[in-house]
Amino acid sequence: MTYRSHKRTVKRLVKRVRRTLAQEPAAPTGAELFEHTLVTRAERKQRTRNHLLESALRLMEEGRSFTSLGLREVTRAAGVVPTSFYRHFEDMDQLALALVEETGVTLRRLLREARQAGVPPINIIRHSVMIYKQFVEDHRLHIMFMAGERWGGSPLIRRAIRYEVQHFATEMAQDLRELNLLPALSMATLQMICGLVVNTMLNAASDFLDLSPDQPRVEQELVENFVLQLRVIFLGATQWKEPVAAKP
Amino acid sequence: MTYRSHKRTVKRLVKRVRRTLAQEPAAPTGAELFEHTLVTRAERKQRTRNHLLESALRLMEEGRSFTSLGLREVTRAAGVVPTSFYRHFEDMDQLALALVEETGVTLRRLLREARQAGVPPINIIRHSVMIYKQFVEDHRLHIMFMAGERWGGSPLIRRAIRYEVQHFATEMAQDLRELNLLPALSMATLQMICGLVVNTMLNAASDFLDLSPDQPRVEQELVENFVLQLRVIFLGATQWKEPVAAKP
DNA sequence: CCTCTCGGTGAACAGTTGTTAGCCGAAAGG
DNA sequence: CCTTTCGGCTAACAACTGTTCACCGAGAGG
Repeated sequence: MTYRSHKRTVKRLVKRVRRTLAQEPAAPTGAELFEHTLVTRAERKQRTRNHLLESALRLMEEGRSFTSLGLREVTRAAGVVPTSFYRHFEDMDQLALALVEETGVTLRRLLREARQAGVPPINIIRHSVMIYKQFVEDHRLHIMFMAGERWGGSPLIRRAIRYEVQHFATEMAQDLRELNLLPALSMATLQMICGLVVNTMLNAASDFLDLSPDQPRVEQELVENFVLQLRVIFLGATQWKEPVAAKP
Repeated sequence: MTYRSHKRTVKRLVKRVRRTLAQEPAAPTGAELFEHTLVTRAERKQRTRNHLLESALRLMEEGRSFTSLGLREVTRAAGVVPTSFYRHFEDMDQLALALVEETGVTLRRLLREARQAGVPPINIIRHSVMIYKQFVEDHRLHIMFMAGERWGGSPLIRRAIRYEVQHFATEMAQDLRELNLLPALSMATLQMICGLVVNTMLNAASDFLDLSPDQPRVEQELVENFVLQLRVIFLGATQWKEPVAAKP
């Protein structure tokens, strides 16, 4: 509308004149401090969106749960005004869903890398555990979020996480099938076993992450325990006999 | 002090007179509605303390996490004024600790009952699973709290829960030892395996409790999966060979 | 019987929360 | 060049939070 446009232009000019007269150099607001390098609008938007996600994760670093975070708290940590939040997410739940998806991508990457590396020559389980441990440490915030909200968050978040975890287990089962380890097992059984393995992995991850940052003694014990548990599971798996179907 | 006493007595009388004149029968306040039967002060105190604990649990019933509960919210649900909270707990964290302990007692009861019942004649695992499932349903609020705050709550709460869970696993290991199932295994190995079993139990419990209240199909699948997973673990356990010590 | 104890209460506090409505100005685009 | 878009902003809102202080009155206890 021409009227509104006119009005706005006028107001704008008024403000500019005021500033010029008063010599204020238009104090920089939060977001302007970063992002001098980025130019296109889309890039900037993506940037602050990431800031929000990242800030939420970082706030959980000291052992707080996502559910206990407030919208304002997150925007504050992201260096953005509360109302800007709504430009990116409808809700804190929606932000959580975005985080779940990010984590899902991360998890898939773990599997993909494992696939490419192939079966390690000796001591498969211990080797895998070390890789996994490294992975958990590299993505501690995401894993922490996943493990923490798995049973804690809102039903919506729980559902999303459950889906992601199941997906992960399925993919793992397929890998095992293709690598032809455990050839005697049906796909359903593989799936069941991978579910068990994934749960054990997540529990171990939570244990790792709860550790105070340098306690190599306890850490060593946790790793050892984790290795042994996986050994028990896979030992059981190799000995497994598929039950015969009741009737044709 | 005589002075204060006097002052208070006067005020009290004033109020009583006012009430009498105005014919108000001193509207009953929250707590008075129950507890007509209890007499001693200690009993009443214990009673509202329980109300607080119970209310906290009940608020979590619809999938909310304990961490997201407010002090006022709990007192409101308990039919008590917010300030009364401090007569019983210093903190929401302290209330949580009380809940953890309650749950611990409950868990120990589960083991004790299992012990008294002895080893079921046939199909040990499936039998135990059914008992466990019943138990989880009977104490769903406590179990929900435990499983939910296990990784979600404040560090303090997490610690307490971890301790309780470990204790449970240890006791379970001792039972297995005494029943002389798995006689080939060392105590340390038994402990490790029980840790795995307990984790699996808690995961299964969370799955049960997340189920919408009547979905017998999925529920059946969950139970089946749970049974199979335990079978894998115990199959692995029976086949386990203790590693020979490196050096004397 | 009088006094003290103590679990309950009401009123008030400063602070924080999620959300709305509207303004601003650089980038996008004709 | 002028207009539109839109991601940031300010200001304000009612609602709610945890915590304090003093008060009350039934029960405990001499």
